[in-house]
Amino acid sequence: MKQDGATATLEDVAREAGVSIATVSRALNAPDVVRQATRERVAAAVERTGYTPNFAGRALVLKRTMTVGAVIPTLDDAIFASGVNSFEATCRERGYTLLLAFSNYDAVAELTSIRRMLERGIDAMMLVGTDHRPDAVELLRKADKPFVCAWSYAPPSGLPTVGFDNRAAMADVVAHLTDLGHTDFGMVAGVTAGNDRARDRVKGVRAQLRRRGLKLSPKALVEARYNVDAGAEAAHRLLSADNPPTAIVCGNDVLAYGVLFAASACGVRVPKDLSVVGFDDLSLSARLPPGLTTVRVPALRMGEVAANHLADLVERLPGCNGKGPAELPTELVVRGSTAPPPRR
Amino acid sequence: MKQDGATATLEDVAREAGVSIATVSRALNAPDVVRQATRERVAAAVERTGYTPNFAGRALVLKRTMTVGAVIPTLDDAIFASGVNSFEATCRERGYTLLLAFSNYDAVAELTSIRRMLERGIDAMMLVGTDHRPDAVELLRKADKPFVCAWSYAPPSGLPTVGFDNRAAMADVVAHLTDLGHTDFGMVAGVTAGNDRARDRVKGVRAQLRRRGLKLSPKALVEARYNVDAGAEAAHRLLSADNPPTAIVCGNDVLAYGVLFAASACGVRVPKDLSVVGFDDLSLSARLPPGLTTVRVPALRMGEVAANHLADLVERLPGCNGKGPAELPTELVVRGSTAPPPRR
DNA sequence: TTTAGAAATGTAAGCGCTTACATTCCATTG
DNA sequence: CAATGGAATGTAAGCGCTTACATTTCTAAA
Repeated sequence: MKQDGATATLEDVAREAGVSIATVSRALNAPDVVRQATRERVAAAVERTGYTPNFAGRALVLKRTMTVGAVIPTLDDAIFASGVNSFEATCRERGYTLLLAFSNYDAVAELTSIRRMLERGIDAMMLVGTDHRPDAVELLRKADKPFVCAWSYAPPSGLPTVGFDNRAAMADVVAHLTDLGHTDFGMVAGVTAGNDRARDRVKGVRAQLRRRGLKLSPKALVEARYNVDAGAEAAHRLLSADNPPTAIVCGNDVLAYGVLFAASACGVRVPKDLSVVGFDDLSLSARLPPGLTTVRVPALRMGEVAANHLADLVERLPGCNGKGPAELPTELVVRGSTAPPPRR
Repeated sequence: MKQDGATATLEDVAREAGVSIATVSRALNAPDVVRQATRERVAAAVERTGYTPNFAGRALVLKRTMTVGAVIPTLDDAIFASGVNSFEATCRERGYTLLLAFSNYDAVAELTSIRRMLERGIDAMMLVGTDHRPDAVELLRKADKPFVCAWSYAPPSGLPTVGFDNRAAMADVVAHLTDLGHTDFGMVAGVTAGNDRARDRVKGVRAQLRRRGLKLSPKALVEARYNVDAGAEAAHRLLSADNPPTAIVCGNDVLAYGVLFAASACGVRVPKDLSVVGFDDLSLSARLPPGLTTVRVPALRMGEVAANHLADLVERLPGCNGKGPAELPTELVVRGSTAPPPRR
């Protein structure tokens, strides 16, 4: 038994078991090369001393820490929360521990956190989206640490992305609305600066409208921070225009909630007078009357895929190197908030 | 300049600057003891080599890693998300990096994560609530790592808690409702097993009712997992009883949303026929018609306080030892979902 | 100029661990 | 029973860093 505070080391266990520290190390990490009897003695000694491996010591020689880093914009957005939840779960399953930091959509803060995590010796790292400072990516590459950019699928970026095609998903949304007969569109987008996903969603809307011979007039596009109030305010702006849209496409569900509330506050009925579409399919969206039509996003699956991919890379599992970006499917979920436009 | 992969070490910098590694170390960690000229030469060498400190090496001798751990139930609950957000922000400010894991309300999973983090050499740790395996607490104590239990203020537990008084907050809720004239109460509580906060909220309701000569009948208390659907289902159960309550108190806002939706689905008008109260004051609660009366919880502040407290402890700042548990105030926010009961 | 003392720097040990290589043990086989 | 070779174990170096202590350098008073 070791005295207070001071945790037992390999040496303590070795003494206790009457073997060398090398044998203890082997008994613990490569049990098959030590004789059964010795293994048992070591196990007993570990038990008695309350030995716990010290990862700093191990990391120093192995150059592996069994930790992976993730820096995400914020947890205020529920969709990141669920992605991180499953990312951590998968990391844990594979023996890795998660180092987490938030950037608040600030690329410099992100860079700082990446640097810090690299100093801490992370084995791999997950980022969100493709908008990063070039030096951040360079840092990761120089340190030779595997990384993935989640929440986007964007091979042209040259980055290893794991996610979904935001443009295509938005194109689906617009197609759904034009099929219903809508021609006057409004969009409440997230802040696009430094956010490729928000930008891609706008692009997706624009592209699909163009395909149908329509367009988004400059005034019909409002950017809003990702919260209910901003969504509501943006909606008020759109709805008080001379030619208010009959359909409003939103950058995410939370913005759509704001639009829904604003509409009801203005006496605009959804979906009768106005169709509203969100993005993410948060759990509330199905329940919130009249049920929000939205894009379901595989956040859980994505966290899982990202974590497994990174672990494979770290462990140099065969066949994981060729595996570049991975695309995950989205799904348009049609609910009560979309309907044909009112006839005029 | 160092070759690929291999990151520069103190020795590389030392050679480059023409000094000993001890001097480099000092120039970096205790600049005031090295001569200005040397300091500059070292700085230049650091720049040229792209040196980055290796925390494993440092941790080995310092026994400090500048990382703190947190294990929380889940991120699906928005209130944890915002607490973690601010906890991380404060940790980062003070130079610490966050190691995060989820327990999914499973005390054994929590224990495993704590052990893992201890192996990784965390300097301190944040837990949620006071329900923990005794061996988890013992582990932390033996390792002599400071820790706090957030989201609860419970000195009797003997644990260092940082949070609010869940019972008192719920008593306020009930007082508000009895003042309005309610006598028939229902409660949709969170799952109480292994969750002291959920239990305390029930206790708070019971205690205050007792004070007013009322009680919660066994059937009027329904436990539900923390999600909208479970809340809605529980509400259906309560509302279809022989004597439906005129007021339903919920374990958190998400459950309250479920109750609100269920009520509207049953044609029960809120607040005319039924008063509903939540807990947490999520951002949506103010906007969701008719506006949810709820308890505002200082999640951001709590994360901040917890992080600062831990950092103080780790750095042995004077006066931080006596500072035991910290209580943070809650506030009852009255909105449109509560009103006097219908006269019968 | 000499020299004492302070300031700056260097030397070397050691934090806990893994692992290449050396040594010892043991079960076979001739 | 000795020789032999593989299996088990031990020895020791070294991962990158901090720091006590030794040494050198500088400053300034005698």
